[in-house]
Amino acid sequence: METTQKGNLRTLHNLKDQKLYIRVYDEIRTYIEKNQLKPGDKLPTEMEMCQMLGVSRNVLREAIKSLEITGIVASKPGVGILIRDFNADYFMSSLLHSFPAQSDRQVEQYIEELRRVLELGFVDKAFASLTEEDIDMLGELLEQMRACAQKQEHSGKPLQIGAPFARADAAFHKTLFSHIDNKLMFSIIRFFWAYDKYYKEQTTPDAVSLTIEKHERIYMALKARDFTAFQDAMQFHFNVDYYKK
Amino acid sequence: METTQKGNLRTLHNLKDQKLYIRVYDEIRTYIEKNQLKPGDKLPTEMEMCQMLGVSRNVLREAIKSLEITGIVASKPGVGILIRDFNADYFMSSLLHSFPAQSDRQVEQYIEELRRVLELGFVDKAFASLTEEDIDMLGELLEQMRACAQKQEHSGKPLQIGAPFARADAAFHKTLFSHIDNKLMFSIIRFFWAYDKYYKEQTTPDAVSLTIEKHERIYMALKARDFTAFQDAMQFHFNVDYYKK
DNA sequence: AAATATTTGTCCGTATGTATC
DNA sequence: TGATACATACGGACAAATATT
Repeated sequence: METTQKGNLRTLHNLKDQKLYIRVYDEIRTYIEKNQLKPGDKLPTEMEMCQMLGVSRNVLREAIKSLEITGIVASKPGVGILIRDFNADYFMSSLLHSFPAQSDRQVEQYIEELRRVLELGFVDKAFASLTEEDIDMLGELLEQMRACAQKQEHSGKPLQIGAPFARADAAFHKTLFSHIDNKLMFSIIRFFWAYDKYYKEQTTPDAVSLTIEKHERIYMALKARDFTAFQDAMQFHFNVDYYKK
Repeated sequence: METTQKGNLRTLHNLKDQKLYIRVYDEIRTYIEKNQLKPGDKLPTEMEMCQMLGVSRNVLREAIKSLEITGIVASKPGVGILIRDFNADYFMSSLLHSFPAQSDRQVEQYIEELRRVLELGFVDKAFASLTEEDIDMLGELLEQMRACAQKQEHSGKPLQIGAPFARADAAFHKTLFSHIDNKLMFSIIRFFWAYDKYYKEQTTPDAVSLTIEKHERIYMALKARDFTAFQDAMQFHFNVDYYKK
């Protein structure tokens, strides 16, 4: 007698109320849950799942691609279909595209404002979660920013400090929140800083040195493990620009 | 001579760095954006898009299903592929399921925490943006919440105040930020409050009356156009639960 | 290092179901 | 009712990437 054990995919050719690929999508998700698959674990192969579920490879792939785009799995040729660590990238970009298109400059402002509110709102949790290694990493990133600025000064080119500086800036902020106990918050921060890279290209020398100072203050406060100073430094970082306009 | 006009799908057989169906997915999204397609509008048929993009039906369908599951389009046999009003249901449940080792309750906490930070971070902008009509709407929603609570008291059933109460609660908060000048912020708020409907099902009578009080304070402050009181009421709303644990 | 097997990627053809006119 | 247009679903075939022996 065929019993439905904990970990099986049930065939699903009844229940015609929903689209087949959606039922497959749901079925695989509950399969992941029931079997407690974790990031890095593999799903059965496409053909195996086709047989288990009694559907064509085409439909199964529609479901797999849907799982992939929602950040649940990643499929690699020659390897298989792997469970992914949580990643909200597509989730966030959908969100971004869900409102009527504005100018890019406006979207950039929206993001800057949100980043300000989020980062300031999570200062306490960030401070509590940062490890020694994190703080050392922040020091390194600060050093990278300084190096970029020097290189620029010697080269003589007035603007266009380039991607490396912006990357270090983004990495600095991502590191600040990397160990926070709210993974959703970290996803959002990561996404917002990824978006930014398209813009932070040209800056004046003054802006560069101000940016460095802002991050120096943050780093020093953390090095001293001084929460109040950290809070002030974060406020300085975001408010010095914000209230200028 | 073939010029690339504003609204066309470009063939994309170069750029082998990403999976084909992902490039199709992105291409269709920018097509929607460029042509400013709105909910209810139709995309070209599958076959037409296959020809335009130079891809097989199979790959195109993988992209379409991904667009469907991310809430961007809905395809119906005999009709075509329609642009949808943004709907985050599948994303919500994706979020829910993509935290492997963590409970639903934890995801709920993440969202509550984010909502707290965002709403408190935008109190000033919300206050500035609210119109007379908005405030009247808030009054109506508050009235609805009261009505739900009364009905519950008379019915005698101890728990399960039901969806209408939660809907009014969500609508109240969405209204607060509906005219804010940061549309991305509003999208996120709307998104997070949509998620809530999966949870806000059972509550104790005490929690209900506390919820009503919280929203009364907010409404009264706004009716009086008192910013400080509004700020206090919002703080009360979020902190009364937050610091309990 | 090289050959082979495994697994996903991409394409094609065909039949069925469903909505519209 | 019938005809048409469209998405849904199936099956088979070969290519490309990776792993294994």
